[in-house]
Amino acid sequence: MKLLDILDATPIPVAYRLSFLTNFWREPLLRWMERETGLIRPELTVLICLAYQPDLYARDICEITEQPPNTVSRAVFSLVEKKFITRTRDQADARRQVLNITPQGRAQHDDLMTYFAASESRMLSTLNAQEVATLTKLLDKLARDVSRWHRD
Amino acid sequence: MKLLDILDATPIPVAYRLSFLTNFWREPLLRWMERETGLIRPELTVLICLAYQPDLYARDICEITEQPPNTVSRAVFSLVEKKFITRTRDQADARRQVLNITPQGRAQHDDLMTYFAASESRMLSTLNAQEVATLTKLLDKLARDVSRWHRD
DNA sequence: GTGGATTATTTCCATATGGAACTACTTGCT
DNA sequence: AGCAAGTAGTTCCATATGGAAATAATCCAC
Repeated sequence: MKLLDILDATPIPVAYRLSFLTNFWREPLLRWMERETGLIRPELTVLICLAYQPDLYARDICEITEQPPNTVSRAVFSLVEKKFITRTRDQADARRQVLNITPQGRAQHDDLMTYFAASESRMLSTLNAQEVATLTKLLDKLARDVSRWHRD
Repeated sequence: MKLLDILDATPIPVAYRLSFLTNFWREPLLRWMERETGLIRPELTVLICLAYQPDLYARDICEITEQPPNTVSRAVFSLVEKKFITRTRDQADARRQVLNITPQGRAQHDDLMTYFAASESRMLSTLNAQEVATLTKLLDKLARDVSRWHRD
């Protein structure tokens, strides 16, 4: 039996391929990240959110990423310890804590993204520019429609 | 901040979208499966392999799915207990055990696939038939090229 | 302004999963 | 035949992660 035979037989061709690519592209990369940097997945997620947008609450990150609050809480705690983000009580509402990325956090984030981008390029090099553009567009369409098809 | 803004900013547009779709499509579905059927992920993986191909060894499934042997071992044990697969010592080599799916296992697998397929359809309904075909083809191309870009 | 409902975050606990050591069996070499 | 090396599978252990209860602060109705 060959690895890829199942691709032809599955009743969920698109989803199966998405899953396949996630398993074989993302998972080893995240494993590598965990080994090399000590960052774990929820920490990366939080870092990505804060790299993109300052002054978020943990609550916001839960909504954005669909992660449970305890997972985000732990990640925030750990990232503060590592000095990759800062956490300060919100003046207006003392329940909340305003989160921000630090320069070190930004640097770590950017390093990882550079590495990930190189890895993505390697994966995509089978496709020409036109095909990559098409693929991006189609995936984008699905992603932006998330609120319609997403189920809890 | 809106959920989807980051999609425009990421340095890994394709991989980010793949990850996004996995997080928001596959994860809730697997959560649901775990709650409703008691099957967990490695068990589903094993079930899918054996639904496609009879007479596999645990070892084969490790290679096919890139899962560590202990994970597969546990899943096999649990699936045997649930009577979804059978396990018999190989005559030729007593280290090995031949695995096969049972009718109940097949039924469980098919039920799940039907449900997943409906969920996939819902996700894909934003796209027309032509677009789905294109997307499938492009994802397929990446998947089949896995041995070139895959890193351990 | 007081008490009950709501919201943000954390803590407690159970479990899924990976790494590495271990056991059992087989193969190949002499 | 006997032993070293290799292979299949399991067990032990550490840890990542989710669910739900607990804690802390705020908001709202009266």
